[in-house]
Amino acid sequence: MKMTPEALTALSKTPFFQNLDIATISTVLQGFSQSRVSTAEYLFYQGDKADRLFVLISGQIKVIQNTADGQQVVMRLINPYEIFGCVAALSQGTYPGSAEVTRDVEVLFLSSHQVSILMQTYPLLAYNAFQIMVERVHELQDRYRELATENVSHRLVHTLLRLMKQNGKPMANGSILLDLPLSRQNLAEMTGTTLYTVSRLLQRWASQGVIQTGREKVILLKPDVLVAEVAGV
Amino acid sequence: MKMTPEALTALSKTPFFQNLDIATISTVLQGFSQSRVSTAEYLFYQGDKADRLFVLISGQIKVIQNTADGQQVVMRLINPYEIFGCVAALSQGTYPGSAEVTRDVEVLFLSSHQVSILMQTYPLLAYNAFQIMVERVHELQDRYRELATENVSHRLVHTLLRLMKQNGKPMANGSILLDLPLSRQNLAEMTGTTLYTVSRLLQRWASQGVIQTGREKVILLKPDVLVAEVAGV
DNA sequence: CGGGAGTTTGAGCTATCTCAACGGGGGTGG
DNA sequence: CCACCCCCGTTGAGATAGCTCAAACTCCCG
Repeated sequence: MKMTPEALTALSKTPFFQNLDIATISTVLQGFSQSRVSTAEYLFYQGDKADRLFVLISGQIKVIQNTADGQQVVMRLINPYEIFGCVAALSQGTYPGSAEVTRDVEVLFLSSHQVSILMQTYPLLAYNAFQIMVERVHELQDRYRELATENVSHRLVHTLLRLMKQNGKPMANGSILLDLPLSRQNLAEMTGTTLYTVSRLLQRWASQGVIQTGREKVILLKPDVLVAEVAGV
Repeated sequence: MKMTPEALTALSKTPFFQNLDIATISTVLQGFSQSRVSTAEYLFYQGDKADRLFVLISGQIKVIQNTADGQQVVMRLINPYEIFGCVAALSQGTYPGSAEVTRDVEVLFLSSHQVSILMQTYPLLAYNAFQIMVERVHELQDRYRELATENVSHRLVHTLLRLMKQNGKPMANGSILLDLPLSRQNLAEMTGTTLYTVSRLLQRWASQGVIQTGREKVILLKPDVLVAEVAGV
């Protein structure tokens, strides 16, 4: 896999490759293969044998889990330069979720066997991977605590704020566009509620001028009002 | 820190030290300090500056998170030979939860700075830590999905089954004792419900002869009935 | 200019929480 | 050793947040 110098520089700033020098990254990347996948396709399905670790170069991916009875939960959204597939790839089982492409994607990937070899050759890589997982645990614990103790409107606020941090795109007038195709259904799956309740809550905030909604679109006009809402009364 | 040969052998089989040879483990452990803490005390509190990684040698620990409004969530129970404190220790922040000793404890600990050095000296250590965190992410995702999609009774079953796997003690007559001091309140915090609902559910199963309850005690008489209950109808 | 996917809104329902009161067992201090 | 007290558990009754189902509405796209 040949990368442009710009891409290498970008990668060297990502959590997975941080503190490695460009030459090493370049060497490491030799083993990777590249692939392009279009919107609405899947990179892998829940239950597939997990034998690859991916690095997203461009585009956007949504990882969802299906329950036995057909419900869905959105586990995470993946932005460029994040690694994914590692949870499964290293536990040598199957992917715990499906990876749906929500925006045309370029990915690099490597067999999990190669990954394990790489990590033992370049300790920093293993250390970085460890830290990435620590971060994930942190975030999951937060989401878990929210789900266990907070009501729906608070949880929805947290979901919106998290999306703002990860995918927020500031606009001219100071408001923030959540830059991804987000249906009410998706928000419901990320918050642990139903699309109806999401719709009602968004509608309420919209009528208060706190947000602006549209088809698969949310714009935060006054994020601070939302923050205040969850930060006690 | 000097360890007995038996303890070393035991440690060499734990996820954190696996595939390291005894001599290396012994060297690694030189840097650790040891400490004993009694039941009902705390090893650290939520919000403390997180600067240590711990290895539990004996006893039992419960990690809880307090929410802003005083509610509690039980994040995990720690059994001998598990490592903990790593989520915080590596993100150089504060502990995200408090560690309550539920049974007299012996622990080893090391400053997070030392940990980071060790991991870069012994790549396997970083790799093992990575895998441990992968496991944790896996478990948290499961718990998260449960909380988001399942009703209370299903969730309580899952909690009980998880406890069975982690702390189950088979008894003479084939039933399984959950070997830890577990109040209804604790179970509620682990399941995301209230102690009243837990009590009612346990009572129902007890009257059906599926379990046997007592003060801070649960014995699973017919675990398979519980399994069947959640595995669709 | 359909058609379908996404959204809104209403009305009724129910699983679960809340609050309150009582019961029991075991550990502790006298 | 005994009694008391406190913590844990049980149970009932009422309240409610949020779910379910149904129906209409609105874009966007081909």
